[in-house]
Amino acid sequence: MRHKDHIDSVLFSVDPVIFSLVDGVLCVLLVKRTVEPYANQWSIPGGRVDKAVCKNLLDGAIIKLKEKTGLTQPYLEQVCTDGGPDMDPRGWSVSSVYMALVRHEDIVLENTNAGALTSWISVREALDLPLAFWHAQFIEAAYQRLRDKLLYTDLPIDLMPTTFTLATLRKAFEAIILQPLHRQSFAKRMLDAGILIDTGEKEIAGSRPAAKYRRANIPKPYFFPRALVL
Amino acid sequence: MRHKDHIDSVLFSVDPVIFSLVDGVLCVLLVKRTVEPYANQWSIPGGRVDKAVCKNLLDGAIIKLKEKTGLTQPYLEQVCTDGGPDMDPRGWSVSSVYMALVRHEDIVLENTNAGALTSWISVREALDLPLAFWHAQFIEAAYQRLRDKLLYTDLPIDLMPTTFTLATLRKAFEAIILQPLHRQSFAKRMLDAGILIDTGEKEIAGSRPAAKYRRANIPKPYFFPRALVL
DNA sequence: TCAATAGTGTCTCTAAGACACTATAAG
DNA sequence: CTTATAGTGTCTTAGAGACACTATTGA
Repeated sequence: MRHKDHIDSVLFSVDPVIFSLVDGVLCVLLVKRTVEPYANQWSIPGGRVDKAVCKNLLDGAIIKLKEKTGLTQPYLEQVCTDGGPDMDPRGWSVSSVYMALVRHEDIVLENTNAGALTSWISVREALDLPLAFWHAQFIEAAYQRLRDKLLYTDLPIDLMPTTFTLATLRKAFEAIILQPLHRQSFAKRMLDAGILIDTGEKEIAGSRPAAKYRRANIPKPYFFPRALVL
Repeated sequence: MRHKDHIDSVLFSVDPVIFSLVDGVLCVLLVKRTVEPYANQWSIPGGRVDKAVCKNLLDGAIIKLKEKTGLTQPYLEQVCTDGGPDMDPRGWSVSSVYMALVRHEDIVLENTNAGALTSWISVREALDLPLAFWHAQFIEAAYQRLRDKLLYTDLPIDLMPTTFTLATLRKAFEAIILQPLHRQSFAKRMLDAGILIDTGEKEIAGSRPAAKYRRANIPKPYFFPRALVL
């Protein structure tokens, strides 16, 4: 019996757009599909939720992320939900899109589901690829959300190791908005906000050593009183 | 055949939380359910989308709103999506929550679906009622979204008639955040932003006549450069 | 020494917040 | 006149943006 025989039900999936910085470039984790529909095309590593296990959608997204990356505590936020008769040839479908911020160094891609080719692909390239389902618009929506929140939150800290310098943090911001930020103003904004704690460690990189910070133990994300003006 | 026999499909609905100001109080439109489950309990006027008609979820929300209120161009924004095995006794369900801002004067409640009792209920009261499904948390989420965006956008203008005074606009803001705003600062914020156009009309209310404004023809919503600090 | 990057001090600017004051109506 | 509400002018403040300057390392 096909799904469309059910007047009230739809095919449902959860699609986490997983962002990370790879060599200073903002990337998303994509999987090459092995089965129809869209076999051999890149897609967001999402899919059906295990209805026996999930009590709500956040559960589903957390479990999905654990399956695909092994991570248990990443930053995770719902971005949007969309669907319709044309999203999946198998029938009327709905998908909830989440955005996750992770460190790719914490992930061993071999842990992922059997044999599927999983790869970090820059957002720029990803949006040029032919992607499965409505995944291109989902990645665009998640990227847009990330860029927007960048202007008034400290979200990119979730792409950093536990300790980091102001320079690397700034480069993370710049990798997302794709434009340079004023070095001193950026540092003042971060330090004045009181969200960073100086660990006392220094990072030596061929010139004056830079202080290494960790994020203060405050709720995520931190909201700055004013947005950056670009 | 029951829905749960379908391993991949879920029951899906769209639930628009419809806000309006009634006598200066922020209210939501609720419907008393006539059928099980949750018969005789108040609920958001949502439900299943017509899969034959909707090409995507926004379509579904627009159609739903048209059915229930007759309105075709209200402010409409997706708030969140949630679901699980316990949301609806009929099976694993997912619901997408939208927020709509309307003028209750533009709606004739008799237009609504046959015989169902439809009523404007203040947000405060609504959240105290026993509501169907997860509608209490959905209304809370939509209200939270509205309060948040109030601080840095001009969203409440969508609750106003086409022309309005600064005093009535300020009262709309105050009805949402439930605290007074500084009269002169509020006026300066609005006028400096250049989003209001003086129509030349005056509203006489027993003292000095107040100028009546309409919203400039700019994209909705307008984002103020800084948030209100409460 | 110099080059490179880190960090500090200070100025400007914008817009929010607060307050004093004037303006225009009804009674 | 008084009272009530509308509207204007000005000061303060916080924080972003920009720039000059000093500090600390390696080569």
